[in-house]
Amino acid sequence: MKIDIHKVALKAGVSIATVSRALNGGELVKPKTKEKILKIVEELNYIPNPIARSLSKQSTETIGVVLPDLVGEFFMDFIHSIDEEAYKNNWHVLISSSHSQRNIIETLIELMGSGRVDGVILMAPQMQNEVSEIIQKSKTPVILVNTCGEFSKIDQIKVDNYKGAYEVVEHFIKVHNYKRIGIINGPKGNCDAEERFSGYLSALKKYKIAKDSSLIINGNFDVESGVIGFTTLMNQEIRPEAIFAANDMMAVGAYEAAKELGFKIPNDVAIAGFDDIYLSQFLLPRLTTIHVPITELGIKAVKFLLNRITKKKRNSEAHFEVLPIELVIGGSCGCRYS
Amino acid sequence: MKIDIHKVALKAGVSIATVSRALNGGELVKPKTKEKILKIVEELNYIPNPIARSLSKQSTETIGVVLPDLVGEFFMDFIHSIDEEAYKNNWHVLISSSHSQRNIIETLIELMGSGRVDGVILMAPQMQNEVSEIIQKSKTPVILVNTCGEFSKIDQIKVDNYKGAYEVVEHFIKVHNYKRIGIINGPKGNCDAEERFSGYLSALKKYKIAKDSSLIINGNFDVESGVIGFTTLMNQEIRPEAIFAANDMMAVGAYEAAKELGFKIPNDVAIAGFDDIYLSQFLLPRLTTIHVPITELGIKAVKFLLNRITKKKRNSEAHFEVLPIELVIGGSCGCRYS
DNA sequence: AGAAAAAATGTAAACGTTTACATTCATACG
DNA sequence: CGTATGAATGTAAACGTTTACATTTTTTCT
Repeated sequence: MKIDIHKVALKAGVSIATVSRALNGGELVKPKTKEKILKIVEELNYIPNPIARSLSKQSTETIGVVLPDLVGEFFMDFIHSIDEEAYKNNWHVLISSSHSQRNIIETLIELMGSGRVDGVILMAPQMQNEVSEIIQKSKTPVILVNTCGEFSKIDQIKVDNYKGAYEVVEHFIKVHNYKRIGIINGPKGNCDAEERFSGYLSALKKYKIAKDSSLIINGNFDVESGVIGFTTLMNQEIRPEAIFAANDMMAVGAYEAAKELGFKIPNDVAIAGFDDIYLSQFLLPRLTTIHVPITELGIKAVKFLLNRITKKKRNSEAHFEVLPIELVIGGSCGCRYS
Repeated sequence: MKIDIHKVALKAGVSIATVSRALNGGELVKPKTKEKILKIVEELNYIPNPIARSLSKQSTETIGVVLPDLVGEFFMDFIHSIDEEAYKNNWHVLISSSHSQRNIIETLIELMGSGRVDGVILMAPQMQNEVSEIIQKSKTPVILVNTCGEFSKIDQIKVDNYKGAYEVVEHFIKVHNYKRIGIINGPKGNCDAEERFSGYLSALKKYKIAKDSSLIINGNFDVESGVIGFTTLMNQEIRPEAIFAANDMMAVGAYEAAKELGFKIPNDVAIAGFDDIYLSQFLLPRLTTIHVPITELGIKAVKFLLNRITKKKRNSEAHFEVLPIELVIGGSCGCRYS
């Protein structure tokens, strides 16, 4: 037999209102009564029905996370950290993924309008501009993660792609004195990719190295394009001394291509990546890369979202934050590493 | 202004009951009225409040997925397929992960008792027996994924670990005539690991190869233990001709160790893995491994769970299914591969 | 002790649906 | 044309909470 608040109230000899109060914050309920109620709650193993609660409070205590169609392994860590932080606040996490049946925008719209969540976390490095309008129109708060551009009305948090790329290239130049530095880019239109490319260009400029378009290759963040990018670069007349792969997956591709073609890293060519995925620490030589604070990204996304939702901060100005990254030195850049 | 069913009813000049009926199945509502209502629904952009609906129908139309603490990249695909299948049935997916704050059993219990989901998918290869009792006691249906043992009352679906391992080893023996075949095991107590080990042993036995404990190494499914396992095996007086890593991550570790120690795969030693992770297709040589139908696993888990929940099949006998795997031949076993 | 103030509790109305049952309306039949 | 029948719709009671407001109980003060 399902037990509800009435059963508890009956057994405790009080009204349901008192039971409710005893359980929530316990504002103005006599300590003794409260104690008694809590004991009975324990005894009956009563768990308030969250659905009824949601209906009454007009709040689901659930946040939605939109999953892109294709996601890297890091996304799992992202979700994990989101859920852990939500849990700490007694909130829950509903996921909604885009797939063959619906694209990411449709997913977002459905989720926001569904009434099942009070806020949404959207990681969408390939975000189109139309999305920002959609979000502005909706009353459901959204926090953007790793998106390009800055929107006055929408909370946003991201990783410092620009600085990361800049630091990698600067390291190549300042520490190793490389001049011919190639890059394997991420996909066109991808925000992370574009910012990283921009960091690459800035570093070159800063150190007065002319941009050489034969050293700039398009990739799309997967292993295969790393293979192709590396091969293309190394088949040229004048080879690069170093290659910056805009993410670690492509760097892995570069490693494989190097093996295939008989090049030694870093002696024949130096490599660096971006993301610091799990695997990169095991590559030989250990990959020099940029560590991305993915856990922090998830935690902060939840924090800001909850702030926006609960603190009646609904109209305060948008929060914008760029998380710092960290250069991780391995052996692939030419440094000694043990 | 939030619009609800009353507004729609008012504008359509009917009662809310009729609106509700027009929207759900539309049993016995005059075609003309229905049409009119639907038009107004469209016009006002009315979306029924799912919370109220849940309360009234006593069903959340949401399934819960328990995330283990540490998960491989394949878990992302698993979730994706779950969500896609759920979506096709107009259901939703709530995730709940175990982490530093609570272990997997607590997570499961909380989720089942929470009233936020109508059923739960639990992938727990390291499941303790106590879990099955907990599940039996609860009225929330649960489907176990990749767990060991067979429980008469609980739906279960898994991958054919035994056969996969058997096929790998059989391939080593029959095609390549290897006799000394080592294995790097997964963690103790892990169901996948134990079944794979068991398949390994059976194949040896079938082909009358004596079990040699110096060829059996303990690992724990991560890259590092692959490195260690490989190193240990190859540092022995008499080296193995082939090594079966119980998952691809450890196989990757083996590749790295081979590189470090100067062994060529497959000439000096053959390697095979299990899982067919994204990366394995890019390894050089391509890793010979067992493909696990992770998407199918997710889809079927949802299907059976929904069946159990909705079809009043609540007490029909438990569904038990083992999904077939597929041997993927790469170059690492000694086969030619291009 | 009695009045006023404060604290504790109770009552009942939300929250937005679904659905059993009651009622009205249309149709066909004698 | 009235009536029986079935189809279409309406009414109101769930579903299980929270919470504004009303009421009762306790405390404090003179």
